[in-house]
Amino acid sequence: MNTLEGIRCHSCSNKSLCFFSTLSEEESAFLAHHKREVTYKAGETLYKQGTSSQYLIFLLSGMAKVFIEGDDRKAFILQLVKPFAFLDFPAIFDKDQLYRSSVAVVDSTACLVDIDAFKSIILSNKTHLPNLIRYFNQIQHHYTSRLVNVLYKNMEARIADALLYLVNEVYYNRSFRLDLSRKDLAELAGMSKESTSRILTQLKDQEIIRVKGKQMEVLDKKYLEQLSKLG
Amino acid sequence: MNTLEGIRCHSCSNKSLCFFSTLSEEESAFLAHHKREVTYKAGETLYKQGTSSQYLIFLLSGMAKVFIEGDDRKAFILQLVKPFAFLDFPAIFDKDQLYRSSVAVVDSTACLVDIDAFKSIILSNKTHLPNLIRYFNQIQHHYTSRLVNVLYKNMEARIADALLYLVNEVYYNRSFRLDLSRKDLAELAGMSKESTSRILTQLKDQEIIRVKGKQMEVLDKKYLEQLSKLG
DNA sequence: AAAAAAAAGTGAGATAACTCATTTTTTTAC
DNA sequence: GTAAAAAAATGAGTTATCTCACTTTTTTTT
Repeated sequence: MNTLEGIRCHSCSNKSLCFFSTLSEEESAFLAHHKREVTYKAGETLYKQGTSSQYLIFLLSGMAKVFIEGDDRKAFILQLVKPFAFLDFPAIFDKDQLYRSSVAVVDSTACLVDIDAFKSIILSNKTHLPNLIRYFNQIQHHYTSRLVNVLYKNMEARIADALLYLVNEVYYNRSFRLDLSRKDLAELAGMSKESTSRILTQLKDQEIIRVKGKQMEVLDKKYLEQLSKLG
Repeated sequence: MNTLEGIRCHSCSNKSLCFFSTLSEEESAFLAHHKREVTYKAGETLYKQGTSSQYLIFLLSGMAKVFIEGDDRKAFILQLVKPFAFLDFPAIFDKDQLYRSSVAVVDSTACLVDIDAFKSIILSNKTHLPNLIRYFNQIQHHYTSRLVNVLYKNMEARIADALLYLVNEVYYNRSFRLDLSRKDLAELAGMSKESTSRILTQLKDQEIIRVKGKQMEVLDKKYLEQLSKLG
């Protein structure tokens, strides 16, 4: 969901910066002078809600969570970002403000792109515009489905959705080593960590999922999809 | 929140189409050939979630609600749109899909702009891009605050937020005739209509608001702001 | 203007999810 | 490899909000 189809570039895995598939030679060269590569340890903050940033962060390795912080330590995870994609955009034409926080879930590396350089490229080359607007639309759609999730679905359905999200859009596999803590998983499902535990054991007892610490496997994906719909 | 600062044009009230303040003479003339004006009665659907639309709807008079429909008649109002602003955008570079529904709250008139015409303008003139991106950022921010609202706030705070939204961003006045039904107000606050009624009478008894049918007045705005923060 | 229909308000009981306390398991540190 | 610390799981009791049934008020229709 959070990958920018067409905006990513496969050579990014080779660490040469290149985030628009439509990026020209000159643009690549231009950006090369306005980027720097940075490493983050698990738990480190990339963006902090309420501040601003002069960089766009393009993830090269690892994983980051994008979340909103409420008062008293409450948080809600909006999305998990994996390479090769941009992290949650600062409001680039509105003082570069950040309305959401981002933290590395595992050790990660990222490419920091100067916002002014980015602006000059999207303003000078219209071929990037469709991808950009498509990205904003996807995010908007994702956020509204997250809203429906917490508003109308019960705990079972919310956990089902969280698991399906991990399988379909994060690990691309029914079996995965969860990099998130149970608290993170709870914040992804929008509920308490205790309730998350309870639902997980319940699903385990029903043999819908197999859980062994961080290692997880979805045995009955159809059932989870049912849960998601009915709840 | 949902007005497009700089994208609206005061002559719109004169029914000449003009949605970018930066729109050139030629662009205006071009758009004039790709728009039509339509009237909607209260309750009529402008956009239907799950379909697509080849038009952007620019509101000229009246008011519309943008909402997500859950199953069994449940709904959640994301925003109220007033003139002169665009209604919730279809995914213009993604098959023009609609992920949210819109319905006229009162009798309204709108200008329907052909998406292809709109596209050709934003692709040919880069001066519109900042406004467009600013708009998407505002919406994103609005949606995340709506999320925080329903996730972390209690009923009092949610009603307080709804009332403050009406005062600050819809009617621009502490005293207003509410065009929404109590059910709509409930869907704006993300709770049941019964609970909405109860909180309203409670606030009335505390003399925080004055309610007489559709007519409402916020007497103690500070208190509502307190409620919003603490809840 | 009266009757009918719809919307709004109220009360009581039900329930989903949370919180707090405790135990068990896993991870980290020495 | 053992001890300490942190994370996860479990249980019991609490609570915020919803649902359903009923009453009152407002709006619409004739």
